[in-house]
Amino acid sequence: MSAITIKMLARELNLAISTVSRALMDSYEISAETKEKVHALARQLNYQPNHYASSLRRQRSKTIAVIIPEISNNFFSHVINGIEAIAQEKNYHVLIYFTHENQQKEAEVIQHLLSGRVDGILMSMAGNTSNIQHLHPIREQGIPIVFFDRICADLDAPTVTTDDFDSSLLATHHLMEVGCKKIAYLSISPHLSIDCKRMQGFQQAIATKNGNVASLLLPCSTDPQRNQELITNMLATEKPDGIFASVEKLAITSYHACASLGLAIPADVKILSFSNLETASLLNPALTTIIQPAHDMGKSAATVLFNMLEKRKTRNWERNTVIRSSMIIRRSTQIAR
Amino acid sequence: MSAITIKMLARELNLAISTVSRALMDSYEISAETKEKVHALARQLNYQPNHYASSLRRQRSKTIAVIIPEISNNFFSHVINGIEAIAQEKNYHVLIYFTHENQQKEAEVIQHLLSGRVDGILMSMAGNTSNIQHLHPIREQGIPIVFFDRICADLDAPTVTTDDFDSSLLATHHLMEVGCKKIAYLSISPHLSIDCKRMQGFQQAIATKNGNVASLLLPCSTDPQRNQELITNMLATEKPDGIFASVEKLAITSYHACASLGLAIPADVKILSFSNLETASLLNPALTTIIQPAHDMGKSAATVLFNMLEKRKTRNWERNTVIRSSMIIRRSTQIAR
DNA sequence: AAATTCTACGGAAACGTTTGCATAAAACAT
DNA sequence: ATGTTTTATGCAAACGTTTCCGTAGAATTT
Repeated sequence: MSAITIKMLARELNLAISTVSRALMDSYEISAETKEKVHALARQLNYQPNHYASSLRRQRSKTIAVIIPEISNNFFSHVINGIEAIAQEKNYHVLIYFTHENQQKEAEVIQHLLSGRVDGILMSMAGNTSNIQHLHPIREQGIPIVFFDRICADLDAPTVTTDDFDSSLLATHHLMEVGCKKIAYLSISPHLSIDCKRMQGFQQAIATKNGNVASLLLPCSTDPQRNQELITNMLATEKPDGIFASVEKLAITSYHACASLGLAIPADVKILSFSNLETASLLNPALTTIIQPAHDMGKSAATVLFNMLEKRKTRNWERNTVIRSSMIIRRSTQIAR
Repeated sequence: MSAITIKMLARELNLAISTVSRALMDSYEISAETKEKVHALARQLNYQPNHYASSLRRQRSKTIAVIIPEISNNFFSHVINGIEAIAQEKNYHVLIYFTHENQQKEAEVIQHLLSGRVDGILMSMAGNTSNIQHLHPIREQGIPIVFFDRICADLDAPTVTTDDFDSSLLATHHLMEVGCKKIAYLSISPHLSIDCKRMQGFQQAIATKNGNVASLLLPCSTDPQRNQELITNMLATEKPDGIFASVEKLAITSYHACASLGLAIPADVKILSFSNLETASLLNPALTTIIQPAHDMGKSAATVLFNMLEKRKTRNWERNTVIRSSMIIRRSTQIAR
């Protein structure tokens, strides 16, 4: 029936509540035989400590929050997996919140977490978050927070990212090597750290060809429908011969756009993308991808957070962790024969 | 700084704690002007109620748990999305747990949740869960639970599923219509409700051809590496001309296996699968899929749970909700010309 | 033998809420 | 003027833990 408590164990065993509590947490001041009796009864009655009482008393909850834009995104689901692996190991629990790329929602979630609900926060910023007023209370209350992937540069907090700039540089060079003369960069949101870094890498690569390779910048939205129109239109009017998709879903939309226009990949347009698609190699044509170490980023971010929680001074290498992505070249950027 | 409490508000305003508490929850017995003063100060100091104290006092936490096998699976990430949509609406919080298809882990999670940590549970069973001893305490303690997709038939609880049997029947008939004479069913786990239902639909369809169509049953594992070997071997020795993959990842593995053997899809082998892959239509060849209404299943399961929490008697139609899947025929099951 | 230290336990306060009950002051009825 | 209801507030107990402090009795030291 109703859950059983320490008080009930105490009454049953003719012991004080405090004694039972201490026995359960294996305190040194309780005799071996008392401990044994308490544990035996606890097991028998299937006693489970009340997490809320416990969290209230000690001022920590053994719970962390993960705040992400969305989950229907391979990158984030792999990150969560990594986070959960570490959390499980540490016996922590994970509350999950989606902002749906919405600053308002992001602010609400954070507002709620200010109450001491969680011991720490792992976060990746929403796409349309343009100012960070809502983040300041976090630092004021001293709640440990680690940003991953979409970081907040203006807030002093540890970050875990991938080498967006270098990977983009490399990828853009690759596009140029296979003959692209006019490359479009599909941007997801100018407010996002990752988008900026990737675009910078892209532009720097373009710049090395001083004028011999043209570049194009297409700002996309969060609405797939609208993106499809934007990309189709861009392909039809500007006729780029290369597309650099900053995120996975823009690559997919580009594939659809090409199909609708009858453009052949890679003959007419070459495409590559940051992506964690498991089916990249099975696409028609197989998609050249920059694979982010999503799982490792999750594990790493969680590890940094737990170090903060355990008050180990964050070592320098933990302030800004960078884990490298790797590019896998496939048919979507092959030189057409 | 440290979080601010009702007690501090009370002292500041020279009111009793109880008055402040009641003012904050808009109790009718507090005068309008007092309420106004309290709210003003609360806003000014950015007061956030302590969730743990509140949960301890009233005996509910406004939190639900979602227990799923894994997240790197399109189906489950869409379900989570649906669940979160409803939870957000109801101002509930979501704790997420992964069992990694492991009964042991599943038992541990449930064991912990018995403490009143959550008001309700949404669950999809782990692949290797063969007995359900660990589920009984849930019912004994009367914690509301709703199963979705991978249900537990032996436990009296509401379920939300898709029409696995009918969809499989339909899909298998489709395979036979396009000329398959020897069809392999790739099973993920015989302990799983969905696998059983799907296999039954498959077998029933085969049976209608009394002997004219051969069937094959390949039990797969949770290890992709091993599955690749199993499927490759099966393709090489048994030479089926059709594959019915019970879950998405087995279809992907089948594609790889065909590639490694140089088998053409759909000319040599036709393939279809239950799947929520967004890239199904972009695969080479495009994959015929039975698309589960994942998002709706999540929303529906959450809705049923909240109805239970709000003590509305579960109406009959809510005991076992079935939401239909839809098959989309693509090139992987086309008649080869 | 007296004084001190250990050992093992009990009592009670605290964590921050919510809520049943009590009660002054005000309003109304007799 | 006295009695009754209403209104707005305060007091204190609870929720189930953890932990500070106190203390019998046993063990040890002086």
